[in-house]
Amino acid sequence: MGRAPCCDKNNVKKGPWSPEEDAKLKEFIEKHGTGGNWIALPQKAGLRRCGKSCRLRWLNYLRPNIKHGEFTEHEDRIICSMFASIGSRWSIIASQLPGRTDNDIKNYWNTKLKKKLLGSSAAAAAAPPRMQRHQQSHHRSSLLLPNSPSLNPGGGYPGFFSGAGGFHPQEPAMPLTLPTTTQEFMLGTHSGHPMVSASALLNHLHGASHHHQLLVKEEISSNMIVFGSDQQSCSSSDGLAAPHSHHHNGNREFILDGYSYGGGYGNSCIDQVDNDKLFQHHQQDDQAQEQQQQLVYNYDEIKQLLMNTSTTSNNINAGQDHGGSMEAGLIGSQGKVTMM
DNA sequence: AAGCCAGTCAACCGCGCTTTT
DNA sequence: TAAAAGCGCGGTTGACTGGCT
Repeated sequence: MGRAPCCDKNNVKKGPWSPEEDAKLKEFIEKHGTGGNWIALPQKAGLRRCGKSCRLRWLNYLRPNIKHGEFTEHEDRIICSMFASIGSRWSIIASQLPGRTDNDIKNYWNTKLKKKLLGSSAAAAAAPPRMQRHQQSHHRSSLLLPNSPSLNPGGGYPGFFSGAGGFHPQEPAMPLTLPTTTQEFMLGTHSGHPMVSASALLNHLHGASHHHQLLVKEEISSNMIVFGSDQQSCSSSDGLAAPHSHHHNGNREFILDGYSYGGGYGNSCIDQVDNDKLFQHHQQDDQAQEQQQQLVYNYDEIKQLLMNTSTTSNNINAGQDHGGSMEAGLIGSQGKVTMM
């Protein structure tokens, strides 16, 4: 079945935004909000623009607290390590970089960071793991497990996911059901399975709600980046959530290269109730928390990943078809996971 | 000065998912 | 329950810019 266009293509302006249009949009949203309806917004605001275009302009450029300009070294590292963990899930990555948008990060990665990592000579050969459209649907809704053949096809990313935990490659592919609570999921207390991994958690949280950002606890020693799970905040991709969020986020621990990412960021936008619940859960189960599996990423190995990517992207696709794949798919948002 | 080229980034497109009717 | 509407995402495109010849 075809899909109706979101707006009358003939009656909307395309291309770069003028300062006047920016001002109109900004003023309207600051006065009235989006009204929960981007499609109707341009008409109300007196703009001859597609609703999607307005949304994008607001999220990527006009909304408060947007950070433009150079990425810092530790932002680089966050991007790299998360890319290694979850691939090109830019919105999730953006959620860890306050003030940065997914579009920004995507552009930065494609134009600079990739080359920075690889060196100009190797850059041309490098490409992030990519899938064709029909495969993306699997990718997006999947729990990409660190030791999954999908990410490590035939040892394609050797030693990359060298965490002590996560799914063990030898484990048989089997259906598993997500625990009913995030806590159970995080702590791996459900069904006796090991902690599903940071990337799985990312998928779970992101899939469950865009307002529930991944929980990240990082411990850094030299170049090692450790993803665990601890905390939650909100996606910076959510243009409306960020400016209005001032919740205390003291539970957050996010340390990278000596920089501590505490509750200082203004866009931590966890619902306070959820946050309290979460904190309570942590208190209740410190012991289980200690058992959290962690993934260890070697920064240098990210380069290796990129070097291998161009030769493994085909294998990534192929790997999904193999029996025994450790890739788990998150089915809808019902919390049920089956191994694909 | 003019043309070419590569890099950058804002914006568009189309798809899947979720929500509403 | 199905269809429609809307949202959000990642991939891609194209305009712009600066450097080089």
